[in-house]
Amino acid sequence: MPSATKDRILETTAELFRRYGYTGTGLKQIVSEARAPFGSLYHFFPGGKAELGVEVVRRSGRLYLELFEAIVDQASDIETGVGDFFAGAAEVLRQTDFADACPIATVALDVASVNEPLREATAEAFDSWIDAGATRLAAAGIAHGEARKLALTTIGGLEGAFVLSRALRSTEPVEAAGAAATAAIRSALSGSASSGDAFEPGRSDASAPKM
Amino acid sequence: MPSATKDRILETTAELFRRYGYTGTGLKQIVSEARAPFGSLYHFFPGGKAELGVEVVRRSGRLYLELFEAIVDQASDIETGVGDFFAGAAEVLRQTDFADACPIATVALDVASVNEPLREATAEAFDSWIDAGATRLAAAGIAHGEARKLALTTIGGLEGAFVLSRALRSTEPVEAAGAAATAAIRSALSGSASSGDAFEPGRSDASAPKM
DNA sequence: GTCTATACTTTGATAGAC
DNA sequence: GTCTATCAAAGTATAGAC
Repeated sequence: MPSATKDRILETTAELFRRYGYTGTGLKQIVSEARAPFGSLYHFFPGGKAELGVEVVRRSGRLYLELFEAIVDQASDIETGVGDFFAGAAEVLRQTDFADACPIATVALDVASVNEPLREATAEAFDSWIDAGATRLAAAGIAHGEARKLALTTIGGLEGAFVLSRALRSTEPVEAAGAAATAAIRSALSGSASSGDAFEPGRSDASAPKM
Repeated sequence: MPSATKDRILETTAELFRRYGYTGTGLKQIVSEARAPFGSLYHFFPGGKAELGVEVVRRSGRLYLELFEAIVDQASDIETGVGDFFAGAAEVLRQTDFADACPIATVALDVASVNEPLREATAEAFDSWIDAGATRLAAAGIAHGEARKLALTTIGGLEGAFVLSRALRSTEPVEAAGAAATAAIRSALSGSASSGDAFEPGRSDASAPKM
């Protein structure tokens, strides 16, 4: 049985990381906002802030991966799925008044050179996203090497757009990145043999691998 | 006459921001590494850390803008200039063992929701880069709206690639982003009227605007 | 296992001698 | 303008009652 207190700590820590980053988030702030006693934090995370941070990064990595897969699998094809994902990101930015970014990116950027376990956790999260994206792009008919590059630039484009959008307080960067990503995917799909479309007209969302 | 102490403080602060971000960099760490007395910091920056941070962001914004312009103006055309810029970024990452990212991005990501003057400084820096890029792309013959979108996605792609490259400890994301950016520029140039190349064969680097 | 109180360190910032 | 000493607050972490 999962502890409610532990879950609350993980969840609010993830939220705080999105806004203030790893170093900008204090443990007192976490237990206060999670309405958890201070001792519980060290009970569930004996390794202190670093261990909590690693678990939050892993959890967020898993969550956003599932969100990406859910959105893409629900869309008619990978191109519109990616477009939907970017549109959703822009909507979240608007709703949070540009406060919430990606918790993995904030951690990666201000702690990667100083805490190796945390850096590895962010690398594993990003790797899982890159693999998932590349797998789906390859399944849509794009050559493996090209599919990986496309996944890399799409995810990198989203993360960079988050940085710009937060600074500029505008969704324009995220929207431009989404348009660029879908255009690149479309171009790669038209360049490759369009076997999938021609052979199986009605199977657009049944071909995605489950994880 | 510019103060050597003040310059040393600004320079080392910029370096520390690249590695540890704004919140991760301490004032004592700054004066220690800059070999400056603690009192001098508050002498030159009465507003404390926030004022120092704003000046560092402005300074870095100016410096990288000049670097971008120098590289692009030295290249035969905008596409190879952008490619050279990304290649240089990858080289710096390799040389610093993936420790140094963009000081503007680190500040933007962990302080944008908490310190409005600093957020504005990062926005102005990014805006200056976007304008410079869009201006040059438009000068190469790309329509203004498209030129701005291209500049946005190119800069966003670079910033996001920095995040991924730092986390993964690999230059692959930066290289992929560079390839994607140059490909997008090439595509936009071939789509537009190629007036420049046809009319004036020998003026490839004299046409760039000076700032 | 839950929770409080506290220890210890570091932070940003200030005062004042030189 | 330079430098040291020191402040109050916040940081992470621990001890121990319940």
